[in-house]
Amino acid sequence: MVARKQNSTYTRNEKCIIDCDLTYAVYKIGGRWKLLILNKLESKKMRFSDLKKEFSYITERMLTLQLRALEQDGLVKRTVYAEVPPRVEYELTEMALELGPILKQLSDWGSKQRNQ
Amino acid sequence: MVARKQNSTYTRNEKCIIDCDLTYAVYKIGGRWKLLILNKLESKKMRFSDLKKEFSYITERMLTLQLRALEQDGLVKRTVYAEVPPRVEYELTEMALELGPILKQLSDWGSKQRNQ
DNA sequence: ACCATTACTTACATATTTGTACGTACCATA
DNA sequence: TATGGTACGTACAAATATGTAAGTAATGGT
Repeated sequence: MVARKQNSTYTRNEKCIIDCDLTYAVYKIGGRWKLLILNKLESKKMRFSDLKKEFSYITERMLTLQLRALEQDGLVKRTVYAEVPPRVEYELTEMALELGPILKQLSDWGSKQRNQ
Repeated sequence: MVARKQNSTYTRNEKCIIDCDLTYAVYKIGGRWKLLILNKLESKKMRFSDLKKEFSYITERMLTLQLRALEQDGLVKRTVYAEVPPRVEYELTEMALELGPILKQLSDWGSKQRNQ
């Protein structure tokens, strides 16, 4: 979310992660708030302010950063309306929608794991 | 992996994440090397030194930390043999095995996403 | 007595992520 | 002229995650 040190071991190791389809996938949804956002957007498109209200504990900055990252990764589509005050809508892309059923299974697994 | 500050916003926000079954699940597999380790252990149980050889870019410390976390979360079973030099074997638990098919789908999704 | 092996541990340094506080542009309305 | 709403941006601080380097215990073999 901020400039990366191109030559740290940390960053170089990232390449090992991006190499594998699985870790690549999880990497894309790995931000702290991304899954909650994706989940929420699954049922309907929402404005920035709607998301802000929904997730009162997420700061505006973080919301912006996570949405930007999701947009970059092609999981969220951002539409700006040239109005004042501004209106910006976020919705899932096809790719993100395909993720839905998988996440549902993960969620079920989580629920099951929790009750042990 | 190290002592947490119980009252940071960061730690308090974690509770919001653990509340949701989905984010809870992803949280369990969210360490940097966990998925690679789980993936590898799916086919066979392995010794610490085997894993070390397999993932030469993961430091011993990180390997230990990730394995410990996986063990804590009931995804990996650790067996110590009272020998010298020591022998320790790691294998997946039932719970982790159930995760396998889901991860396979995630991996496929990742592969598809990558080729866009 | 010395060295090698295995599976760690510990102290410390660095990198990255997340959070805090504040500022901005736009225009409509009071 | 002042204020309000929306969707950000920016500088900075704090917290956490990861990486580096070195050390440990036990014992068998030389």
